[in-house]
Amino acid sequence: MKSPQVSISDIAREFGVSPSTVSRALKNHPEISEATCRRIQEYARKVNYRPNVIALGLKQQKSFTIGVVIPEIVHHFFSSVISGIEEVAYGQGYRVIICQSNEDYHREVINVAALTDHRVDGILLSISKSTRDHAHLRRLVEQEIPVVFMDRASPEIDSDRVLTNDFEGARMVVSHLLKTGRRNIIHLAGPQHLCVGRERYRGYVEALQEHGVEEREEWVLKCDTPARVKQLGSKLLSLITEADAIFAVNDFTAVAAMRLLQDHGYEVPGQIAVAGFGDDPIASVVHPALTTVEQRGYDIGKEAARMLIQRLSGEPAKEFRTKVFPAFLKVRASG
Amino acid sequence: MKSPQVSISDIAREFGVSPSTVSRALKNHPEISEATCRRIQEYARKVNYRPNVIALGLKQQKSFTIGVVIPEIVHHFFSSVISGIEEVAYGQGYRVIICQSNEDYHREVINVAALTDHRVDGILLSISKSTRDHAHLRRLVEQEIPVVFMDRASPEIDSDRVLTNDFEGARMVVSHLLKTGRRNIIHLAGPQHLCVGRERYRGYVEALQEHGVEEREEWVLKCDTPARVKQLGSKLLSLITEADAIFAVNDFTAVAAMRLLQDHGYEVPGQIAVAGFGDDPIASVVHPALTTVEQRGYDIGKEAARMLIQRLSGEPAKEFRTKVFPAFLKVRASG
DNA sequence: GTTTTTTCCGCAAACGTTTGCGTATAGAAT
DNA sequence: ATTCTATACGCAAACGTTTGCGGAAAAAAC
Repeated sequence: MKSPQVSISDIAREFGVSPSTVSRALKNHPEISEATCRRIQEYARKVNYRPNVIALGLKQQKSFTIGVVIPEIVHHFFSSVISGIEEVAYGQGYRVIICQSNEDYHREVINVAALTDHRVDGILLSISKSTRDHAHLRRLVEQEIPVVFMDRASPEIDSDRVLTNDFEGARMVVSHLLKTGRRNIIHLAGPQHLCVGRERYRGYVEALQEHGVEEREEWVLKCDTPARVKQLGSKLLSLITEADAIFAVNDFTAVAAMRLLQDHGYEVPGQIAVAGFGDDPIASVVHPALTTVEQRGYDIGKEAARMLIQRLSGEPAKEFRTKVFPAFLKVRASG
Repeated sequence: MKSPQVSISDIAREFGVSPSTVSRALKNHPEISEATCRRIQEYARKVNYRPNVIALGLKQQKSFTIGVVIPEIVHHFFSSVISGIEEVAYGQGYRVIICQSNEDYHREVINVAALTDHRVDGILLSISKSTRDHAHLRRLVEQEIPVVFMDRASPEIDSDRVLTNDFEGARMVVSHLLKTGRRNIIHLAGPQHLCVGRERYRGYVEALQEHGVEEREEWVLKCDTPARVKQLGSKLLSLITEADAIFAVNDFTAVAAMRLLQDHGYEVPGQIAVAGFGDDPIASVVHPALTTVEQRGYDIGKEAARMLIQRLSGEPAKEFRTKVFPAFLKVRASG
């Protein structure tokens, strides 16, 4: 009971006509008689004819595929982004193929190459933490493959980008800490070569200035993972004796820091307030619930896919656009 | 400064030879002179020639693509599965294209059709909660497209499958509750038409029997989402007056139930023990940390991809295999 | 009855690649 | 000088589809 995929030629043979006739009949081409159209379409339905997208791609020099490169699928933010991309892409007849860089530069390069090998029509990308050389991205531009950056954009490549207002988000949450009386705020910062890390740091600084609090360099630590929190454990614990709040560049780090403090007898938010960034599901579930900044991955993914597909739709190359989504302060129990 | 993709014919023109010569030269075919091979390969490297995978696919009737259909990417378990799939697939020269059903039957059908339209070589699939008709899967078998089920398998389709030992996991965790003195255990159960839900329920029953505890029908509730917990709120609260433990079919539901109880003054685990299934990141982060069963999505994804690719490698169709991964009890503070 | 128009369809090329087979050139053997 | 044998390469078909152009047959106009 097998029924392999049937091709246009198969149908043509069945009716003793040429493949071109079948091709046209299926599209109700005016030069094909109504009767023929009907007969062929009926038969095509019956045998469940489905056009071969690969052959179509070869012919039209288009794969109807968009490639996605992200650091890690397992992070809620990125899986939301993908979910958003998927939603609009499939709606427009595009499929999406996904690669992870695992925050590894080399992997990212390989992935981009694999995607271009597969002749994707465009690429949606979030650069990895370890990416400093952007030659592979420049190559994309040369090959005229449209790219839309999501969240983590390359500063040196001119392209479309969809971002969160990281600066404002960070400013808001730090401002909130300051308003509730905190003055000595440690910042667990992300890599400063990524706009995300830089912008959040800038927001932190801005909030301090607005409130007339002097920035203390030794209170900004390069620390953006739970593992790094563990590594820096004693340093953090010694710093904390003078501090009354922590603002971490992401929720995982914030939670890890909170755990560390709690394990050492500190009370959150009693003695130390803690805030994160991203509004990961864990934020609302830890104890105390984490004050953080909501970042809508789903919307970012949707918008990025929309921008890319629009550019693929052959409209005369417009200027590159940057869409910035607002960030939302989520005040919870931790600070 | 553009450099569009170069084809074999482009290279052929450059050297005044035929495309066939170039094709062979690139593969070090013995019938091509060494000198020619060298010159052509050198040039190909210089202009960064990359074979057109689409054309290759057309020719070889193979797309080197595997399709994945899962309920929801944003769930940690499924994103881990994808991560595993991705890991082995890319290593073997396959790319993966991902679809979500969002637990919707109709979406699942559409997705499967989209994947076959794109002539994927095989499909990795977890059926959605609302899927009861399996005709779309039967069609895959008819079209001779290999399928490997992951976690949620179709009982009526004979195919490869990669599962977690849900029965044993559930039995272990319920057994653990019983050993710590709980006797009146409510089960928040998943859909019984899915093997996952059924097996976990069976494990629950088995543990009760082993400990000589009688099963009470009214203590098994069809409830597998936080939303459903909220819906059933009052019913649950009335039941709980007689119970001393809850075993939920997944961690989200367990956490939601725990929250509900805590909000109503119950102490976990003092008065009521709570256990979940899956070991989602939130399990270790809630307060008290959730006792649960670890389920290794990453391994499942890797194994499923391996099984599929092996079947695609043209080895004479062996018997279908079912690989069952063990489940691991994670005892934490909640019970 | 001839010419023109219309209707309906087929041929062939193209997309990029692979591959069986045919063949020109050169050198070697006779 | 003729025949043979390698050597090194080209031709063409195929994968499934689309599309410009050409053309046979039928209908319409004269």
